[in-house]
Amino acid sequence: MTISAPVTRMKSGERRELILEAATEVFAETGYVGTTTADIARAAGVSQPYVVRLFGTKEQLFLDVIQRALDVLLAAFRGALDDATSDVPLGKRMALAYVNQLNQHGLLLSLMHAFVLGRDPVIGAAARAGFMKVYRFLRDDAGFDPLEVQNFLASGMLVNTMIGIDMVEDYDGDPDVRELMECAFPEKLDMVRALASQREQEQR
Amino acid sequence: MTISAPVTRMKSGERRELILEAATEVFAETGYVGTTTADIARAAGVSQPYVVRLFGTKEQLFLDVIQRALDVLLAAFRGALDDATSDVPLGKRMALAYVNQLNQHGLLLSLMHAFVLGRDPVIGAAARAGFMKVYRFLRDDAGFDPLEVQNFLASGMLVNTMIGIDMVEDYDGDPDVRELMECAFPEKLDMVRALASQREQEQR
DNA sequence: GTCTATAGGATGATAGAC
DNA sequence: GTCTATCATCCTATAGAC
Repeated sequence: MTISAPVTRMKSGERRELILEAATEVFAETGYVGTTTADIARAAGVSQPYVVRLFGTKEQLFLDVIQRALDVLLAAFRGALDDATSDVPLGKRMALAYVNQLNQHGLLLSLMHAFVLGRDPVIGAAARAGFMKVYRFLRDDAGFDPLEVQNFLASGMLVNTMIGIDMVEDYDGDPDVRELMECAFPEKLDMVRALASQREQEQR
Repeated sequence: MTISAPVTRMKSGERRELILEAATEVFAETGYVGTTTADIARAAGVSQPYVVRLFGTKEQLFLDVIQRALDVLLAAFRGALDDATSDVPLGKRMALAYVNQLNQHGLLLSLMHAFVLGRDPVIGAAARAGFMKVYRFLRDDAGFDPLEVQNFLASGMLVNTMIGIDMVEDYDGDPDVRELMECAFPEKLDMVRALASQREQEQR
């Protein structure tokens, strides 16, 4: 999925962000190890060595992708938290903020790919730190009690898994799949569907 | 983690099972792409080409590992279901059956590694089919209602994630980590801890 | 049933030009 | 800021012996 042509020069910061977005997508699709720097370069419309040049190593690039994903997610949570004008209860606002991230392509899924690599010394440490950051936010800033935090995280991980498993379409028109989707994604199913069809378009 | 020396000849079936167990462990640790057939061969105490010879391809070996993990898991669920003598309510028996799988090393984590590769045409299809098999079991055989199924699966995915993230020890003695663990794993924390220390021993 | 040797194909990273 | 060329490594799978 090419995001831009290389052609022109760009400020380093802009190009970085562009590559980070492309990398988020590709890492989400094929995982940390399964993604090559060449895949990312192609998606970003730059040369492979330039990707390495900008981020030092593939590992560092992945760490940057994860860090960015966490920043985006926590910013969304903060937004939901501060939106006190709404008459929607806090728990639902937060849940919606989470599912809204599905708009941003591989954001949650790239995190999931980090969460499954806990035994990697570097990535594992970053994954734990990131997960705990979310936990503390829910507990301290959002003021969730322990059970609320647990339920919130559990629902989130189920969403992540169903995204990871790519169960966003009615595979083979299976009614069981549809039932599970509708049960797991109450009002948010439309959003997931929109994402899926959007992805199909992008693949031409 | 060497499970056995190669040395002697063995019936093909035994050696297969031995390698499947070793592969479950190694795939859980480093994921599908991140695991080499040589890693598995070393863990099983056989030569790398022999692993390929027995299973055809690395992909097929992973599929077999996933299939075996699902069989074991569903058998455990069936056991909990049939254990009607117990005065423990069904939901709790099933939950315990799930967490008990943590004894068996990488069983749940290897599944998680499949669940994150939904975009892979072959592995993704197997992962979806496996997930749906569990879903149908909970709904049809265990008789869970939709909300129960959802909660059960969500809790399971949270457990999987915390295992994936390797948050089984008090990293840096962080009290928040301990709190999260105790909140997420009510009575089962001891089991997780036992697993962790067992792994440490195995790593010498 | 199991091994050694090795071919064939990536892939991450570096060097250096523009 | 960005590219082309290229090296060194690693990895799956095959061939073929014991």
